[in-house]
Amino acid sequence: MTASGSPVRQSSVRAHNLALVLRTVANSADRPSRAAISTSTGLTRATVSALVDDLIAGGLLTEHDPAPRTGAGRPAAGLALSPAGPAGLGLEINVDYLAACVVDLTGDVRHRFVTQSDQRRLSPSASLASLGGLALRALEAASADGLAIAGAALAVPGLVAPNGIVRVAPNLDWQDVDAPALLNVLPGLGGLPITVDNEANLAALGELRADSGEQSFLYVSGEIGIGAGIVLDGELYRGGRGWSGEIGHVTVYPDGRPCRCGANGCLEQYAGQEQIAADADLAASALGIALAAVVNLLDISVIVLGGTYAPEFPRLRPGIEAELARRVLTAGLAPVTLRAAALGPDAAMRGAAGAVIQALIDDPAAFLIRTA
Amino acid sequence: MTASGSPVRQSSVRAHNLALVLRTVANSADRPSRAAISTSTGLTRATVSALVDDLIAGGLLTEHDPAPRTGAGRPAAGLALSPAGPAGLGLEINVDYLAACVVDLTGDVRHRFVTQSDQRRLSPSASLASLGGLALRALEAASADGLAIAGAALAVPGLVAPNGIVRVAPNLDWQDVDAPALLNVLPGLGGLPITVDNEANLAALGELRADSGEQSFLYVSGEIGIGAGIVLDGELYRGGRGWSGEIGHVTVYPDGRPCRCGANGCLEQYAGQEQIAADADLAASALGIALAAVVNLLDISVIVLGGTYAPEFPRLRPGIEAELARRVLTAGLAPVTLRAAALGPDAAMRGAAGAVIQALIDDPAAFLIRTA
DNA sequence: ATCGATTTGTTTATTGGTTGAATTATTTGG
DNA sequence: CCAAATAATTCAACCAATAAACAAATCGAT
Repeated sequence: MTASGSPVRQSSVRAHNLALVLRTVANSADRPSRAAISTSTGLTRATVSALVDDLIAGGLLTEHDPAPRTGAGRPAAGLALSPAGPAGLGLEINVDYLAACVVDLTGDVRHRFVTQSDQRRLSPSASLASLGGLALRALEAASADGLAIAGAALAVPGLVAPNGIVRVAPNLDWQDVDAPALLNVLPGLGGLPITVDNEANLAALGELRADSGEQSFLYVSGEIGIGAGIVLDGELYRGGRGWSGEIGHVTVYPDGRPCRCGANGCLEQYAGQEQIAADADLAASALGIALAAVVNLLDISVIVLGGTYAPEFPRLRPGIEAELARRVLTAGLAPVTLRAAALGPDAAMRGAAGAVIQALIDDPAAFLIRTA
Repeated sequence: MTASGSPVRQSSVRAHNLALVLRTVANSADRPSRAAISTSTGLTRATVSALVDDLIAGGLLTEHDPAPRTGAGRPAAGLALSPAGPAGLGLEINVDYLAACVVDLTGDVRHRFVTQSDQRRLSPSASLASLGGLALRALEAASADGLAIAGAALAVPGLVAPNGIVRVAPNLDWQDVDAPALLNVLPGLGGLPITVDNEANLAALGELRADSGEQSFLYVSGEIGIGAGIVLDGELYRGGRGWSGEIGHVTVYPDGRPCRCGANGCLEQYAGQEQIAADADLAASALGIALAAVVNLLDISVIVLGGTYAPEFPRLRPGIEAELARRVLTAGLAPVTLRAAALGPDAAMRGAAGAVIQALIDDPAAFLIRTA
């Protein structure tokens, strides 16, 4: 076994503290001053000033005149993420639609393009070519706004390896598709760094950014299949091979309905899109059983229902909660919160774009060096 | 929402690099030289030398003459964890026994005391008092060896809050027991820092340290109840409130046998100690169904069976593997490894002691400052 | 109006810690 | 016995954060 971890030098210190300052501004409800950042991070005012200078010079932060006049003393200059700073391109490919959007540093959706079209008949390269067209329109719109694009992220309904290759996407009929490579050869997408991730994972990240506060939750996405994104302590848990969250194939009834995966009684056979319509009570109960297992295993206290579950939430809620109350060991000690997703069907696409700018916020030093 | 994270100063750099060097030595099969550490960590030889000096002065490392003569050049001085360095005290309280052990920095069990006695009739303070007696004997034995004790960790079969209070331990009939406080008033245990954790969690940590290589696995402990420790990327996952791993109450048969927790069809009713003896096939199948859910959710590729499952492993294995093959979505893409625990019934106690010295290895700077 | 109090932000000398190059130490091989 | 090779140490330089002094801008009170 080789030693893990990497050495820390002074430049790492600066990188870390740059990220700390930027994150503090990003997570702030108001526009904090340098002094406020100093007290909330524990860094000296002098250090904060120096770091902020770099971030402003790099186009990540902007200085504003502060609206609120409080007491005595020199007025503070409010700092905020720059809407003119680098933006993220979010892409999504799904069974019956393609989508692209541009989200700026502040999290605003600046442009949004969606085309409805069935992808099941198309080859992966054909699907990705149409998506590339959509992406190009988004890039042009961004460029018209003077926005630089820091990178792109693509959401797919399937298992994605860490290197971005889609191992299998059953509902698209994809196998071992090198999506980043196929996208990068398209016009306009040449040098763009592109990452690929599971649709539910990115939707979970979208929820993490959209709704404040919750740092650990399970995002359950009901589409044609059922996937889940697991967020632990503010970070997406991907599993050893990136294949976590396959809640759709958790066994609910061991001798139940046969599933296309070969097993019997998978959740997907009771709480899939069609099954909800047929019998909402059964779907809720099955979901509750599977979710109780997740809570017992991971001690997660918040569950977010997304995708097609979001509009059905009022109808599903009682049945799910009943099973949770009955089957979660610690239900008596602390409740489990159940809520519908805040972002609608755009969650995955916005999560993808958000992932790009989150990467930027988590490591601004990399961006500053790249553009220096 | 307040900003998370803390600032990094130069002293943090040194703390990080001290831990990096120490960890490199700890994870090394042989006795690495300063030069070897330098190349494997990326730190300069000069820096490594300075850090190693501190670690030797603090009693954490020792220098050895190197046995193997390779080629030309000045021979390297081999570095290793010091057996005379600070040791950890591992404690365990369970339904039918108490145990204490002293493990030195190198991981060797230096002393071990176990007494069989039923704890179900005793009050928490009475149980802890007898355990304190055992601990005192262990401390005296360590002191006779000239070993300093850096801290203690206690394994209990129950839910433990982050502050060390045992919220509930059903089989001991404990509720809201402040174990660290009760132990600290006992003779000889005065100033000792004591942490408390779930038995399965600590056993999982024991396995992590004992068996090399696997960084993500599920440790399933079959005792009177069934618990699990989840190790992700080399770290124990405790969940939001520290109550993760309650696999014993994952639903296997939704309308099955009633459980003492109030639900129906919990795993514990099919794969508990008595049930294995009664019907090993049923136990294996139920375990397989629950474990398949874990693998689908967390993409874990290694499962370790401990506690009473370890001796039964050959009998359980085929039944579990059959269910895993059938119910794990990615079973065709990559296999799930199943194995028996390497440490026997001592896993939790040794894991507890190991947790103490692991904390030391993860942050030697804290220890060096304390003893400077 | 003016001065002191107050808070923000910048400047400057100092300190801690890593780096890189030169130096010393210790062995093998010709 | 000397050259080559490898290990470890010494020392000046550099980078980044800190602490303290200083400059800027406002409020409040006389």
